Amino acid sequence: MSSTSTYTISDLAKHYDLTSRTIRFYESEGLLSPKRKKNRRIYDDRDKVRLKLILRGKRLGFSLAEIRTTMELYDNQPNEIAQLRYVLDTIKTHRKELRQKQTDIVNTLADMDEVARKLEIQLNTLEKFTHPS
Amino acid sequence: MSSTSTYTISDLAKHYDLTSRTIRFYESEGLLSPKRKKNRRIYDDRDKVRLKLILRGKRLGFSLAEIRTTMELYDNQPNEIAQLRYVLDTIKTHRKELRQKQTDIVNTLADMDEVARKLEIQLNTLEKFTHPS
DNA sequence: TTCTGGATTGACGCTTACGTAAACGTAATG
DNA sequence: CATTACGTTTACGTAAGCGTCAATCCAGAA
Repeated sequence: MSSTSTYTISDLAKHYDLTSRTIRFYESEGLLSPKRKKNRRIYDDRDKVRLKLILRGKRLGFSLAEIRTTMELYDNQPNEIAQLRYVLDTIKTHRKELRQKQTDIVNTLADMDEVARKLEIQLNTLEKFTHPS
Repeated sequence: MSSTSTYTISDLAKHYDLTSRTIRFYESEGLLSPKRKKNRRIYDDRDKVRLKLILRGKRLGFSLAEIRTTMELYDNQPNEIAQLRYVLDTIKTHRKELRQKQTDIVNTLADMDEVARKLEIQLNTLEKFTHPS
């Protein structure tokens, strides 16, 4: 059987280095909906995964609103042809965005390599002057 | 000779699909500093490249403050050993962040592929029912 | 020269993504 | 059982990133 762990809000906050406030805020924005046990939030592994996905989305620069609609879209596997087509089309768009980011990253890394190369040359010459053999 | 074009603010705004307000805001945040010709902003190719870099940074989810300090860092090639080391170390950190984003993207794309695969199967079966041969 | 179209500088407004403090309830621990 | 530690809601505050006037200015076309 799959070990179904549960977590308090501060458990998750520590694990992902967030504040409880942040996690509550994500809930208020409709990104999480943990169970309650007498008014206290109880998170399960599914909630934890969702939180992980939220943070991944944030690292990639997406807004909470975008992340929310995307998760909703992927959650509710629809049963109408039109809806299915729509979701598939949205995925296509998202893929394009991500590929754009990929090339952005590659280009940025290339730029950084160039700068670093120049700096290292400069550093080497300066070190030779400072520590003459 | 390198053809040194100049641009008005609305030229750049159109070219990058921004508003003039946005470009002025970037300047007020210290990200741009175009020449003036009797109070009017005149952008050259170097300004244009900077704007391009700003937008690339934004697409990758960096804040204007981060973008600004990074550009400043890479602009002023320092001449002190300590400064050189510091910049090189900062570049190292940035590289890590970018690599994190790369794996984030790869993982997201993989998740999307999985969802898309399921949706396409569902779509095919539905289409068979709707358009029976 | 008189329009008309941009451009400029404030200045206020708005949304997003939380921080922070108050006021209170509940769980855990010695 | 008292204290402390953690959780809850409510609400106001704040920084970032522009949008949107308003008032003014300046340049080129008619």
